[in-house]
Amino acid sequence: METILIVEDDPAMLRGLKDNFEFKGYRVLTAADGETALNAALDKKPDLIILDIMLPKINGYEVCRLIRQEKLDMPIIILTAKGEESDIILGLNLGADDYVTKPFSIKELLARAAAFLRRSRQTDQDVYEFGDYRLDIPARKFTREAEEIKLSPKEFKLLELFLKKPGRALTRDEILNAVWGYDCYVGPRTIDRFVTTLRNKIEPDPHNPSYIHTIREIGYKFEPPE
Amino acid sequence: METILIVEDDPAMLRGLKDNFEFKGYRVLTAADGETALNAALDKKPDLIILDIMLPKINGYEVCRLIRQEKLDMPIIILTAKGEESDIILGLNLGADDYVTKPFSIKELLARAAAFLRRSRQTDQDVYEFGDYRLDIPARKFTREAEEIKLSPKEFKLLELFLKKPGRALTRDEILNAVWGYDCYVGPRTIDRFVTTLRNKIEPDPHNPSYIHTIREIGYKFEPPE
DNA sequence: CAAAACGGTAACAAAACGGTAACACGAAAG
DNA sequence: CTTTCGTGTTACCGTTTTGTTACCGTTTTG
Repeated sequence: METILIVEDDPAMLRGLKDNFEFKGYRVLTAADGETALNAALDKKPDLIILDIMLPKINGYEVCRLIRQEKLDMPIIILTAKGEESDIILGLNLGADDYVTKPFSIKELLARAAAFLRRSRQTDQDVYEFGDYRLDIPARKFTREAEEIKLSPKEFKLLELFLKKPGRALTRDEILNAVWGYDCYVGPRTIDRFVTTLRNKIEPDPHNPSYIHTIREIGYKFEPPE
Repeated sequence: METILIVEDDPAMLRGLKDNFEFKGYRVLTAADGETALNAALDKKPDLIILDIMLPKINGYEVCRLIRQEKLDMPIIILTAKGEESDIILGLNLGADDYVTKPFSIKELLARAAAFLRRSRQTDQDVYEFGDYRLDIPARKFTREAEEIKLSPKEFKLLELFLKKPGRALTRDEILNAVWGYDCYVGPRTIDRFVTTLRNKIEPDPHNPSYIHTIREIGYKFEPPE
């Protein structure tokens, strides 16, 4: 679960933010002053920080700067009173990623936070490896110990999806959307067929799959070795 | 010193970006609308353009298209608020090189910009060799063991592209943009024809290509020997 | 335990895709 | 002015890929 640190000294506002983010399913840490905030950031390494500028002890800019000085690079969204353009500029210069001006819509803040978290979640690699296998996306090449294994376009996309979401049970719908696209209507058994051919190409024993597991009623799951 | 043109209509964001890039040691030009941006690009020929899509007067796509129409080929990174894949594809088709969706992290934007500048800084080689072949770019001459092989202009550009991106699967769009230009609309089979003639000139067995490989549904890939 | 639901898979037909020869057109060269 | 060359399009062909179906075994459910 993703952790968010909210730094805000107005108790009512803090409470409101906390409830909203928790309702969305995030784990929320809070801090009411700069010092606490800094310690929490260094200690708990949250995935995102929402940072008010006006703070007791250490102000928001300083917190921002110090966090970056510690080489932490989680996104920071600063909350700044309306219209203070210079605040925004200063904030961005000290390493903030985005700003929201007060008064703000909670919906907007939630949306921006979600966008940052989505982005940092998907760090697409160029090359994926598991066991002896290696999928090179830019070269569009799948190999097992230097020996190329030919994959059709759909097979390639399917394997790519599995490798990008290892250990996660993917529903048939998710697979369909990712590999066949959103407006494509293929029969319900098409996925199975492609999983079978993929298994035949990568599983040591296709009848007892060790990589691509069937999750009954749901879909499939790719489980890398180790 | 490298010059960057930043096109963004939100003054606070523009200022923040400008400061960050200046801090990194770039010379920064700015524009707040499409018309100004276009003039600045044509006039000052920056090394990189960071281009917001939502702009007054002329929108970002149009700016992008017009810049390419003028045969300027500096990298363009578009900033798009909508994470819609179709928008991104539209942008890339109009000649953009990369996109960053808002909200974005400044760090990431700086990193991408640096990557593009690094790439364009390294002056391309003058001569490329593979197997017995040798492509001399300044002399516009292609030889096999001292014996010249005549290439038409388009064939030359195509081979040049392949040699510059060895081992990478190039999409038809990438090839089209690089060889035919951004605003050129030739039929979808034209590339294939030129690949065929190229193969006939360089492949020992054109029916079983060892250099220029077909990647179904994607495009082609040049694979140098060893 | 029987029936139903579900997934594995072989076989097949249709569609998609790329290779390429032939052709048309215009520009450049002779 | 004629010829040659470069370019882009089209049509035909073979291959690969894809989606569906049917049949089967296994698991779940009532």
